[in-house]
Amino acid sequence: MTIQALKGFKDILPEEVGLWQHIEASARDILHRFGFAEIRVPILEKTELFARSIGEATDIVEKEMYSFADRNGDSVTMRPEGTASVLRAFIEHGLQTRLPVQRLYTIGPMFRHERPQKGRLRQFHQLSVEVLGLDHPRLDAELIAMAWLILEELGLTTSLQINSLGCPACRPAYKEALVNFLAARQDLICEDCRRRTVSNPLRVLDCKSSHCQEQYVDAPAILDHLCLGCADHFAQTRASLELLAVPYAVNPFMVRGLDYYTRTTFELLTDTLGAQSAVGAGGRYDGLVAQLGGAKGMPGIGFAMGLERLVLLLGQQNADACPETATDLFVAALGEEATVKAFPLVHLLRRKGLQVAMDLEGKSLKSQMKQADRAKARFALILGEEELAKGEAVLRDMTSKEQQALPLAGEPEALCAVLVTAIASTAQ
RNA sequence: GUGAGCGUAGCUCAGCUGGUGGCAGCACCGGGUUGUGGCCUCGGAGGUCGUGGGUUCAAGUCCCAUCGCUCACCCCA
Repeated sequence: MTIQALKGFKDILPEEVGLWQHIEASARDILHRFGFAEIRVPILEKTELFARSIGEATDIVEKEMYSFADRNGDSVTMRPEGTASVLRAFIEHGLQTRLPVQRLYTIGPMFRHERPQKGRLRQFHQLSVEVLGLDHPRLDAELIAMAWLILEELGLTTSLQINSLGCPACRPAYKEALVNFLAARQDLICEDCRRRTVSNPLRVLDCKSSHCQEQYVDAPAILDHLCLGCADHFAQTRASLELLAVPYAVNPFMVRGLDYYTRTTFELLTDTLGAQSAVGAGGRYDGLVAQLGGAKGMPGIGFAMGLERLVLLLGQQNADACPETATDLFVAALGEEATVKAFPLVHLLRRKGLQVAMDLEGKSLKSQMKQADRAKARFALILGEEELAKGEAVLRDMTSKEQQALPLAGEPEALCAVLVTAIASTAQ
């Protein structure tokens, strides 16, 4: 049996890479418009970093991390998400001393040991965006609007849901009210929900069972239990979103899988990716920097987008988003003498900035023209024995099929200049 | 971790109640044009039918196991 990639690990083949680059370039462009700077952080971190940030009791930390002992015996982990690493770097390098508000993003692979399915891999890629040092609700709206714009400029249609999860001042009281509500209905709800009543009560409201959902219609909602500060923050976030004309729906039952979220949370959803509905999600995490040993009271907010899911969506919704690459010129040489002449000429043309291809092994003209066609060459330069004898080369326009003879005599620089001009003049 | 479906060429797939794996389509290579691509035409190359057992005179086909893939649950981007 030949060796295959690991389960849940995928090769991104050359024909798909264009789509990836298109998505990344489009997102980067928008991020820069909004003042974000890229940061590149390691893929491997101390296990403790994720345990402390994501939460010991989450599924990610409990059973999905690629953790192992390195050669010194320290427990290290392939990052399951980006925020923890970026915050670690932010704290380690004291970035808050350079700018009071840091706007950072990173793009790269993440690792979670889950069963793969549509839109879910063990190595997957995220765009991870963070803003540190500001808790103004206008920022929440700006960030959500930017996430929306990234999808919009890719030509993708999704829906936006927002919620507030409160803060350490108001969430515990809500949690208690919810647990009391659930405790009174244990015999009416499913086994999973009974289990989650203890382990993660907020998640119960997310249950897919319609029977359970019937029970929860009058469950206490977090939005009715927010403290004054959180309620005001949420109201201002909503008002700011409306100023930016971003269409949203409030989902009071929306829960996030990571423990660190406070106040604003949001999800960008689609219904065309099978069971995987979220293409992007995030929220505020005002206590996280302090929790990781950074400045007390340093607020933060961020989101992540799943690149595989964007690629899938773009393939469905906007298949021809990405322009095909073309070759400027294919040089077809016939015979050893012509090939020896063409070889350095091709190199020269490439040094001049043209995208040039040639066949290195002296195949038939028919075969070389076929290669030129397949490379989507705009021009072919035919250099054969007849041409050599006359001191010429034939330049063929592959679209119009018009051919003209170009003099070969003199410095190759001269021919090169002629070709560059001819090609530039027809560049579309 | 749980459940279901599926494994035949690089890809998409035929292959009936067991009876010699398909001039199959796409892609690839070459010829038809002693030097001109796309279309056409002819030819070529490409396979341990996922793997290992079992039943049978005979297994791609039936049975068991195993590995892999996919989708779903869970969870998440």
